[in-house]
Amino acid sequence: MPKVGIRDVAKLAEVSTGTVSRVLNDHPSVTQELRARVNGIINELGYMPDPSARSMRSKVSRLIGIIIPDLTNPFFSELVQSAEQAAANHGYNIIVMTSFDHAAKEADRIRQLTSRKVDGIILVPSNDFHTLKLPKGLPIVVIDRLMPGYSGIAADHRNGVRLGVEYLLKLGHRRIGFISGPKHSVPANDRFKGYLDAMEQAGDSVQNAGSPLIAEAAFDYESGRSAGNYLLARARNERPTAIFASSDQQAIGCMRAAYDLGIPVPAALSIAGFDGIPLSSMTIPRLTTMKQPIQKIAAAAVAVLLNERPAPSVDQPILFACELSEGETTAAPQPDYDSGIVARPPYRN
Amino acid sequence: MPKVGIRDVAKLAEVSTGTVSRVLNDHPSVTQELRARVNGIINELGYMPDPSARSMRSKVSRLIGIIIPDLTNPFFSELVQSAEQAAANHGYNIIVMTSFDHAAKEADRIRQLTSRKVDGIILVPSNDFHTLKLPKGLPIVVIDRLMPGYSGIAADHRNGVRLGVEYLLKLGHRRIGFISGPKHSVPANDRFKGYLDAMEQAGDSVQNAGSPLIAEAAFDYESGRSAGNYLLARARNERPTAIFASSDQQAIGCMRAAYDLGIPVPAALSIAGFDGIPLSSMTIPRLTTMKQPIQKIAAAAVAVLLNERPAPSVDQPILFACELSEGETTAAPQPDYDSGIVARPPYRN
DNA sequence: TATGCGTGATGAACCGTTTCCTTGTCCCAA
DNA sequence: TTGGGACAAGGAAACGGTTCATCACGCATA
Repeated sequence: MPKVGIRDVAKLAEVSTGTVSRVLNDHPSVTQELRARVNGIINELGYMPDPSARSMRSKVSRLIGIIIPDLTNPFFSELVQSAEQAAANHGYNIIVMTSFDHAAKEADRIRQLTSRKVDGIILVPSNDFHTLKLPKGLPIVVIDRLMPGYSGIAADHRNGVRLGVEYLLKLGHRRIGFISGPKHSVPANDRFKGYLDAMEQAGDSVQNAGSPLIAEAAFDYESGRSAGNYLLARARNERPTAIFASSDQQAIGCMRAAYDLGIPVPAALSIAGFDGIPLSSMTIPRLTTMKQPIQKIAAAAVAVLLNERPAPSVDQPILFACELSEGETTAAPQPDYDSGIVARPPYRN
Repeated sequence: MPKVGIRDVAKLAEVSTGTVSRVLNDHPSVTQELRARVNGIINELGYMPDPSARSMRSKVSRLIGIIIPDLTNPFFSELVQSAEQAAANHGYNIIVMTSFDHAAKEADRIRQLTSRKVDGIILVPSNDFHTLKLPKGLPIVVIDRLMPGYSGIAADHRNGVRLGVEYLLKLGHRRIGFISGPKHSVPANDRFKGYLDAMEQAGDSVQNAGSPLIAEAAFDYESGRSAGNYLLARARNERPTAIFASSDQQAIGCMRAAYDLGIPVPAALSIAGFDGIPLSSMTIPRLTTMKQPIQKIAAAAVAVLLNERPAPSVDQPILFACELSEGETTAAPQPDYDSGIVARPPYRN
């Protein structure tokens, strides 16, 4: 059973291969009837054009590369899944690669994708400081961790955190602690700025509520836990009544720290996170968090690469708003929570 | 700056394109010195062969397709990441696709990958009952959810669960409940058999320990929770003292159910899961679980597709042993836990 | 009637490799 | 000395599409 090629189709349809090709590519200059006939034959034969041959001549591979630091991070795996979806809707496929937050590996991945002749690259850059070296003509869009000098798409971290902190303020909190991300990370800084925005705007009552309650930490669970320990290990009247963490994993680590210290959540401490990973709705109690619009980001990235949407200019990234997901870890501060007993939080919904 | 092609290399090295090609493909019939010279030129020019052209002629794409039901499932995302690693080590790249546990989508993905001329497919079949329709000549290896009739690779679920349940038995438990997976799922059945194996082998003392404590559920968190509620909603002397869940997510849901019922873990109830997802080590307390050897599975799958390892025969899959990861959710049963008070579990490590 | 033009289709060139067939060389055995 | 075999390298065909230059045709215009 020899492979069926474009020539077979052409022969059966009694047209030239060129015509079949134009049918395949929706080229306008082919009459409706002819198009129908050719398509009929194509289905009948079950013909599928060979992508290698196509791309060799046309320089279009219908392949998009995506490079992320770590696929086991739920944020990124959801990102990849969304991108795959969006790409599939356009007849494109996705090649995934992980950089493990290693600049050298990342550069290597980019090289591989380049030689694969992908039509574009979606990149979540590694946290190592570095610049991207890539051949011009290869569209690249930087996601989530924006880099100065490259057109990017991300959630509006700054505004998102601001909204989250404002939510805590609205609940009545004044001493609001903040667990920031690693200093050198761009989104970490943006989130921190969002915290400052909210706190500064809230004015005197807050500014005087105590010395800055800020802890720097990596984005992971364990770091969040020790940051939480740090913030909470002080006298009750100096201790924050709420903590906003820069990631859900940090927030969950912080919850653990609170439990270990016997501080009930949310009775004596409100905790909110950032990201909206699936895990955040599985904790006990459910975490309040700012959800990132992952699907929107992924879809926009694909749209940009496919020229369905203008690429964002280098100095003005596309930002999508975050959305507050109210869980059970936040509540109004209880001024009378001073009974001295270390009560356990109720484990009900 | 025109693209550098094989001809440019050939010209500069003063050899024929054929020779360059043979250098590229490690063909033996080219002298050391010539090989060195050509490689020199290749590096100098930064030449990278065009994969489309290569694959068109040679029928080898150095691409592997992987189809999984859902990338946000941490088990699968780790699987994909491991596969990507293994493939990268061999100069191969991975195209990911998600089937959303939908047989029709899955078939479509397979068709896409086929037309992409991937060199092989790694498939976690959807749970819909179905048979695979695929062109012969395309190597496919079924992972995790084995299907009769296809050569597969998986963890030894049955034995793994048996070991896990034996661990609970060894701790002294007799009334051991089991949350099974969906009935129609092959691995779910294997796991259930493992439970039966252990219980039957344990003999009289266990068989008489009460009526079967078995709940069927989907693999997810919410299902585990309601299954847990079902198993635990009975008089204390009929209630299981330990529960083995078929997935970590179920186990975590079950933990939630126990908390809601005021049953301390592990003081009054031991819980163990299956899979070893990262989340399992983040729960409070940390979950005891049977860890699946995901990397081994992924690496073996890639090795099979690349002919570095013989494909498993259709009726004898390759199985890898699971490994017990002792967490804090399991302990010896406390016969004196009958104080009547509903104590909260200590939240310490 | 002759000319020009737009349209739909043709056929061949072309994309950048791999691979097959051929040729030239060298060495060894007859 | 020469025929033959092994081996290295060259040259061109082949892979399966896309695209470009071209052409035939019908119709409006001069």
